[in-house]
Amino acid sequence: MLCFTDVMTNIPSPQNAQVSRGVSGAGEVLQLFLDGNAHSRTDLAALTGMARSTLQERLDTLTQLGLIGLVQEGASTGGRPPQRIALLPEARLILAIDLGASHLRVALSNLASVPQFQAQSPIVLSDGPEVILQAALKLADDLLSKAKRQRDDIIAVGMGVPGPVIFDTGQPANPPIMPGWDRFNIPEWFHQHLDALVIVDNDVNLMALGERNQNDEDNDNFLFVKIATGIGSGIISGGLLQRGAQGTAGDIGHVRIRRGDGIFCHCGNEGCLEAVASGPKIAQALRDQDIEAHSNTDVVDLVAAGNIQAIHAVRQAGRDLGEVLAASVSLLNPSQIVIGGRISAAGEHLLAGIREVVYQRGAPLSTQHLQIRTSRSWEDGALRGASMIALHHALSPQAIEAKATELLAAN
Amino acid sequence: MLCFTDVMTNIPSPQNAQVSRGVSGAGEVLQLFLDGNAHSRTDLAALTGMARSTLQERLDTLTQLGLIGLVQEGASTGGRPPQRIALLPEARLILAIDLGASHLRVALSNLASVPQFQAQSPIVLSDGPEVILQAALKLADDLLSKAKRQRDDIIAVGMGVPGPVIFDTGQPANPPIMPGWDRFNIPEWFHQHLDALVIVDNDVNLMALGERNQNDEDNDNFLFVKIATGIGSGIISGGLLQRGAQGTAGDIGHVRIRRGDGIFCHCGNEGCLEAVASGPKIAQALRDQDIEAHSNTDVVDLVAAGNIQAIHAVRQAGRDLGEVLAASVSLLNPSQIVIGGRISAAGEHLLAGIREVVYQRGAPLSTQHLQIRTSRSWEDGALRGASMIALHHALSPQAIEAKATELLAAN
DNA sequence: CCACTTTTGTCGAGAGTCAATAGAAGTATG
DNA sequence: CATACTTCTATTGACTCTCGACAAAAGTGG
Repeated sequence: MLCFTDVMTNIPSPQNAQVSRGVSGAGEVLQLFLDGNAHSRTDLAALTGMARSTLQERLDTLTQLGLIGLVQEGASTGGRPPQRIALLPEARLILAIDLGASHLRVALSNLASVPQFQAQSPIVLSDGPEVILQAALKLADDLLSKAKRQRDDIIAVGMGVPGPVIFDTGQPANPPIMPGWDRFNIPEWFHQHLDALVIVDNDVNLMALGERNQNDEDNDNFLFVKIATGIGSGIISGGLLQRGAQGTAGDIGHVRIRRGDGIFCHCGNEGCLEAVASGPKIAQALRDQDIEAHSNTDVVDLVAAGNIQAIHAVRQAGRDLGEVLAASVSLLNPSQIVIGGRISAAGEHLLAGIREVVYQRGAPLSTQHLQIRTSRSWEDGALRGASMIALHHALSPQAIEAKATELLAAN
Repeated sequence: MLCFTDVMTNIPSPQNAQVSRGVSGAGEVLQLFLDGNAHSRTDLAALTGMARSTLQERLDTLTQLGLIGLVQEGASTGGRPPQRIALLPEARLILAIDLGASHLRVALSNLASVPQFQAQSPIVLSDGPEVILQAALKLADDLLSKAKRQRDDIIAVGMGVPGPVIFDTGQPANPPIMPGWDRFNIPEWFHQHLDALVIVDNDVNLMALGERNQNDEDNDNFLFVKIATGIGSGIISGGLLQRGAQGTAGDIGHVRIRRGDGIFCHCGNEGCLEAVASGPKIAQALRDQDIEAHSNTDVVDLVAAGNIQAIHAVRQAGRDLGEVLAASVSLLNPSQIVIGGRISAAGEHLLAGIREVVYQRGAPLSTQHLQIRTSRSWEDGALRGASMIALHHALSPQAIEAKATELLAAN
């Protein structure tokens, strides 16, 4: 029933991580450990349906790869206590990179997708890929020496960029705000310096993936919205991240809204959501009322300070966003909408505006179980997502199977 | 969950054959025949990467199940001529049912998903499931005797209903226009009369699936829109039909549009697309101009006759629809939008209105390769889709594997 | 009619998996 | 503290499945 190939390009939610009974290699056994839990061999045999002897074969392979190992013994349940086996989270590293309009964030994550070491630096996107990727690699090297690890320990690289990406090749596709990056082959560049799998995706998509796996609820259908300097969204539908035909799915910033009549957007169209409700536009609206607000942070601070006009403006932005989200709910019928990005720090006021419109416009069927909330991860959302997707690909059954074959050939 | 193409690519190619260690059973071999083409054994061995002897084992199983057989011998290419093996399209039957607001259509399809015998009758939906399903079964029996086949020949039932469905269980979920059908277990009902797999889905979803497989172009991301008495859509994204959390995805009829201000919809909200651009509303708009138009057919006929006001009204409906579709394009980035339903017979005029708005509002990236066209299948679209989805499930690797095991147990 | 090509049927070797059995390491009990 | 019992781990031979080789069959072309 599930499309196996699609699992490649997405991170399944924990409850979907099942092993197909009967035929399963070392790669599929590994999947059982990805939740971070330790298991006894008997446990695993029951889970996979394999004979313990067969299972042992797989475990040997994974142990030789250094990915799993014994952890503390479990408590006896009346007989010999089980040896507990688990993923060794520090066995390898994931290099996560979040490229923003004006910043570069780099992190080293362990195999639990938790960023362990983190660094960032301001950049100028138009310096082009060569300069910026070099800077990213430099930061990575710094982190590596801080972590006392080496480049060889990096098993995969996950990178988020602020624009559409051809996911299969890892090339940015006509990114509006990334001059010089169009079709630049990012994975190829990394392969010259690292022997690792490289995954590139749109940053909002990565934030969506990162957010998704943070809660255990039904998250096969949800929408992540980033509201900051721009407005974008990542769509997870049917359990899979949706990228669309050209990788531009989720581009809600340029949907027309009612309050946008007569307001022109930098994209050349009239009445775009982004031309009305983005962080800079909220700030501008406040300046028009002689309130000092120049950045997204200013807006958030004003709201936090209880400034009435700022609260009003944010709530109105919420309504505007809600207009688009109401349509999205009709179209996609998600079970959750999560709001992230700098402006989402304005929390309840933004949500109030969104909810006001979405619950008014939405069909009862679609909205009765709909949750709308703010994101649980902040700046590091994209980094977490990047770690997760890179990890997922690097530890996919196919990838592990390939490594196992390699190992076998070497012996 | 449906993925015709992905199932195909799931057959290990020669170079992957070593990695996936021959886990392909009879079920996966069958998938190679679903395109309707005949293959020689050597062909198949090359395609699957299996040894011919192994392949033969699988073919024996499928032959015993009666699903495949020898067809005419192929031409010699310099040596012994190959025996060509193909799916036997008449081996089993698919029962396809399309339940509409006021009609019931039933068809018997062969394994190529082509409806062979077809019948229909008017119904009253509110008579409830028992009466109507009985009527459907009666029609099916009539067709069976006409086809000189029996109930046992039916391998699967595919049924489309005009409302949301919990796909996994086949139960309608709070369908607005189907009183008495809520949570009725349709598959269970059929199981009392037929030993067949039963698949139930929303009718527009089925039309989308039916349309999808009619053209060979990239159709992993496309949107099917039905415009008739109501307006709805079926979403195929990432190669899969999207149903959403409650099965109500694609419900574009109740998205608010600009021209809808002050117009109230039967759903209780203001300004819904359906309250402005549906068939009955177009007819009403024409009547307001003292033009005799009472049905969808009247509207289509007037347009065909070149009536200026009707053309204008249809084009305007296209613009209204385009407004919603422009947002959908931003959100989903499809490569195709297909318009079906009764009103789509008004063809180019409707399309012109849609294109006008979509291409104006859409981002260049998303619209440069976007095709917008009318459907190629008409009344039988849902029947074709129902056949296809039922067939796909009935002949899925898993289902075939199960049947093969059964067969083995019997021997 | 014979050499050559291509496809089809058969069978033993080898790889991989399983279930059984023996052994190890604990707990409960008198 | 010895014994019975429980639970987990290690090993091994039997069994199943798949592969590749080989031989036969059924054509073509000179």
